[in-house]
Amino acid sequence: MLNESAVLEALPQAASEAEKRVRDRGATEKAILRAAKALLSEEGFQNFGINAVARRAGCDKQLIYRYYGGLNGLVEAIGSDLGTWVRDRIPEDTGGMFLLTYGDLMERLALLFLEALRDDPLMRRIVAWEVSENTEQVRRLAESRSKALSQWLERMKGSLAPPKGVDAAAVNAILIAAIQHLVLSASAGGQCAGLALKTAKDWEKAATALKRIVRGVYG
Amino acid sequence: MLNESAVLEALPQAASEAEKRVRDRGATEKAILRAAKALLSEEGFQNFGINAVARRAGCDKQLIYRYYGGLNGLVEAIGSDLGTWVRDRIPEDTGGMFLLTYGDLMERLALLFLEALRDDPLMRRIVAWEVSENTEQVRRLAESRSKALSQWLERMKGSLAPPKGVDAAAVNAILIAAIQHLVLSASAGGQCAGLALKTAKDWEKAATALKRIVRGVYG
DNA sequence: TTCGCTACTCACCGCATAGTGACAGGCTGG
DNA sequence: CCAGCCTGTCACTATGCGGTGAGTAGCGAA
Repeated sequence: MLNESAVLEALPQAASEAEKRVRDRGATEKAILRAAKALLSEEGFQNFGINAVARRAGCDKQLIYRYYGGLNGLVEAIGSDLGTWVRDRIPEDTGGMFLLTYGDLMERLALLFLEALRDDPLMRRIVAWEVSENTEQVRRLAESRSKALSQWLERMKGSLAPPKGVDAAAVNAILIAAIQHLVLSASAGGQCAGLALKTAKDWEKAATALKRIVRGVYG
Repeated sequence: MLNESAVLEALPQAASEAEKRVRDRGATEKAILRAAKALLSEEGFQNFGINAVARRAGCDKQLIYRYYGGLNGLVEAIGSDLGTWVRDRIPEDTGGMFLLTYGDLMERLALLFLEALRDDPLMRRIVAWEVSENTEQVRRLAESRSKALSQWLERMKGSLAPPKGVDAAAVNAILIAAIQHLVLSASAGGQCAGLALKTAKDWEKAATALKRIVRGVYG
C-alpha cells in the first residue's frame, strides 16, 4: 500500500493537460476538445483514438463517451469550430492594397490561403484526412471546412466579377486544390513534385509561380 | 473432429488469392505482391498491414517476413514497380496532335496525367499516403514516384522550352499538385472545394479549367 | 527407402485498441 | 443529517495488431 502511493506520487503528471482539475464538467469538456485538436495537429489522424485523446487530456476515456458520445461526437465538435477558422486565421482586410480586379483579388486570396494553411497544422491534418478516408466522420468534417471556405470566398469577393468566359468556380477549385496539395506535400516531405519547399526562398518561388498562374487565368 | 473438417470445407475460400497453390516460392511471392497492391488499392493505407496482406494472399504472414523482410520490404517492392507505371499507363505518343509549343505540350501532359491518375486506384492511394504520413516507407515510395514522373516529363519535353521568365519547374509542380489533389479529393468525396467531380461532365469542366490555366501561364 | 532441404503453417507472446459496467468521492437539496 | 445526483476512476472484456520460434509437409537426391 505504501509502495503504491509512493509510486503514484513519484509519477510525473500523466499528461500535459492534467493539472489539478477539480470536478468541473465544462472545463473537462474543453480540456478534452483541446487535447483532441492538439493530438490531431501533432500526430495526425493515424493514431487518433479514444485512448490517445484521453491520455492527452489526462482524464478517463469514459468521459469522452459521456460528454461527446464517443470519437464521432468529438470529431463533430472539432468540425463545429471550423467555421470560425477562416475568421480567426485569415485577415479580412486587403493589407492596404486596392483590389480593383478579380485577378487582384484572387491573387491576394490565394496567397492568404496558402499562408493560413501553412500556419495551421490542425487544418493541414484535416485536409490530409479528407483525401485519405471516406467515412461519415471525415465527410462531415470536410463539409464544415468546405462551407467555411466558400463563405469566406464569397464574402471577400464583394462585387467583383470574374472575366467573362471563365468558369471561375472550376478554376478556383483547381487553385485551392493546388494550394492544399502544395502545403500538404511540403508538410509531409518538404517538397512537391520535385520542387523543394522548405526554406522561405523555396516558398517565395512557389508563391511567385502561383501568382503567375492566377494572373494567367484572370489577368 | 468431424465438425471441424465440415466447417472448414463449408468456409468459402479464405482469401481471393488462395487457389491451390503448390509449393512454388516464386508464385507465392507474386501472389503476396499482388495481394498487397490490391489491398492498398481497395482499402487504402489505413488497414494495410502484415496480417491483412497475408489474409488476402491466402498465406501465412511468416512468408512475408521471409520473402520480403516484412512490410517495409514489401512496400519497397511495390515502389520498384512504380518506375514502370508511367510507361504502362500513359501513352507516349501525341495522340496525333502536333505539339508545337511548350503550352501545347503541357496542356496535353496535364490531361494525360489527370486521366492516368483517375484510372489508377493504387497510384491514388500512394499519393494520399505521401501527404498523410512521413515515414521512411512512404518517403521511399514518394521518391520512386517522383523520379518516374520527372523522367516522364523530361522525356516528353523533347527540345521544347518554356517561355522566358517563367519558372517552369515551380509552375509545373503546382499544376501537378492541383491535378493530384483534384483527383484525390474527387476519389474521396466526389468533389473538391465545392466543385462536384462525379460525372463525365463534371470532369470536362475541370479539364477545361485546367487547360485554361495551363494556357494562361504558358500561352 | 531415407535423408535433408525448402516451402509452408501454427501457436503463441506482448501490446495496443474500443468499449462497458461497476464503483468511489464530492456537492446539493430535502 | 442523509439521499441522490454528478463527476471522475478503475477493472475488465473482446479483438486486433506485429512479431517470433517451433514444428509440419512435400520434393528431390543419394
